[in-house]
Amino acid sequence: MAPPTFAHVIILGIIEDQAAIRDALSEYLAAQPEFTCVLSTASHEEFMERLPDLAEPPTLVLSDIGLPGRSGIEGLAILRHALPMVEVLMLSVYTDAERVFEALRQGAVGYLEKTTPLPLLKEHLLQVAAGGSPMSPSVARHVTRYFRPLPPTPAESLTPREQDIVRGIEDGLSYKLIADRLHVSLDTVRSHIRQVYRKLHVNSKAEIMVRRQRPLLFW
Amino acid sequence: MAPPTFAHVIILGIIEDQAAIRDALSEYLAAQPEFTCVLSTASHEEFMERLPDLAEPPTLVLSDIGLPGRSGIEGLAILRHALPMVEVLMLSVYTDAERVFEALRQGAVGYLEKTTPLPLLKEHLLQVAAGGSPMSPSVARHVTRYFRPLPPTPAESLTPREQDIVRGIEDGLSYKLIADRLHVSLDTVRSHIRQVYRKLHVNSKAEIMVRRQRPLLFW
DNA sequence: ATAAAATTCACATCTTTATGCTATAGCGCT
DNA sequence: AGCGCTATAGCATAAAGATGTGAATTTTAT
Repeated sequence: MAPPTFAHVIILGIIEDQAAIRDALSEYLAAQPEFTCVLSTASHEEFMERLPDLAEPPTLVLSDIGLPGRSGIEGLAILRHALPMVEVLMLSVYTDAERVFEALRQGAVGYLEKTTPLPLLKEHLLQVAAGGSPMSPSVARHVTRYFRPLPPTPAESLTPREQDIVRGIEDGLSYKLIADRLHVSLDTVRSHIRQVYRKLHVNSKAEIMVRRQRPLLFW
Repeated sequence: MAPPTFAHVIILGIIEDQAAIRDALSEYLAAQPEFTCVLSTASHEEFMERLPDLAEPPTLVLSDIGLPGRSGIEGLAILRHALPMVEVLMLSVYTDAERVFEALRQGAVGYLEKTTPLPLLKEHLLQVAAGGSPMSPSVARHVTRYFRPLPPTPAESLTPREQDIVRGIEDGLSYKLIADRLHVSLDTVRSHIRQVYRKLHVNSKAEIMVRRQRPLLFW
């Protein structure tokens, strides 16, 4: 009996400057029945140039980050603009927070270390096609750290009513709208806000709002 | 020769209500030389009760989410309060965005599907000990979606200078400080902000700031 | 090259915020 | 009963923000 056929063969693109790695990737993956590799280049520029020549554009691109010329992250935005449906899996020796978040914010679907062995890489590519987002554990650690609870509040804790007020500010409401929402007078809102400012050592709504932003660790 | 010894044996705790799964986990893992399992309970309440009796507290807890009584996520905050250094790896049949983000925000170090085979689970636990954050691809997908670029701007796109202004607002700066940062006059900042407000259909700094919040998808 | 857009700045006006001071009513605690 | 804290509210003032109009200069695109 013939090997199982796949309703959707994954059409691969590869961007990787080191020829040895690039060839190893494309040869190994192209040999798998689940994949076709339609474009494999050493630079992002070349990839984008040759893209229009293809009969079928890739559905999944495996991209290095440390590329000569345009980096994989800069290229990511361009590539996703040209092919909005494409999924891009980053492959990099670098797993620092800055690059990881930049890649994710540009829409990378996953982020793997370059040391990932080929058979595992194949598994990960299949997982992408199945709606997953493979991430090396060291990469994912940046992400979990990002979501980790912020230290409660360095200042004295706020009373329930003061927290209502802060919520209003964080929702971008004016004093007037906060007053309406809480069914109190404008001056009462002023009173509470004054108290909140004292406790949190701030002196503008803007500072309240930035205060709750999750820091991107490398900033 | 004796099998390799481990400078740091990982001291495990397990919280899982289904006895069959709990036993399979603790038996399999306790049989590995890298692990010691010091506490294995069917509920979070029981886990916290028995915690003080231990000679050595766990350094890594494997916790189910769908527990009777206190859920794994509610318990996560309590557990991390009692043992601030502990790392908690969630194990759940549920991989919906709500639970994933809630767990991460409570400080979970990773999040795996319950279907993870035991040998792979062991690998993931070792990766946690090595500073990694294992996440099942379907879990990580929520995360990548969270970081994915927001649809550029439903309004007309902003000029570079206008983007500088918006960045200033998002950083919580006053008009004066934005002017200083960009080395322009206060009135110039006013001009740009007026223009930005027109383009984005807002009319306060606060609306600019809420605008950039990344939605948690399930809200 | 010429029009359109972007960047800069000024002056005016009105609204919203920030901040100080004061005060009353209700609650829980000693 | 008295103390401290919370929640409410008012009045006043100065600073910051929002908004209109106008205009000169530079950059970008047709």
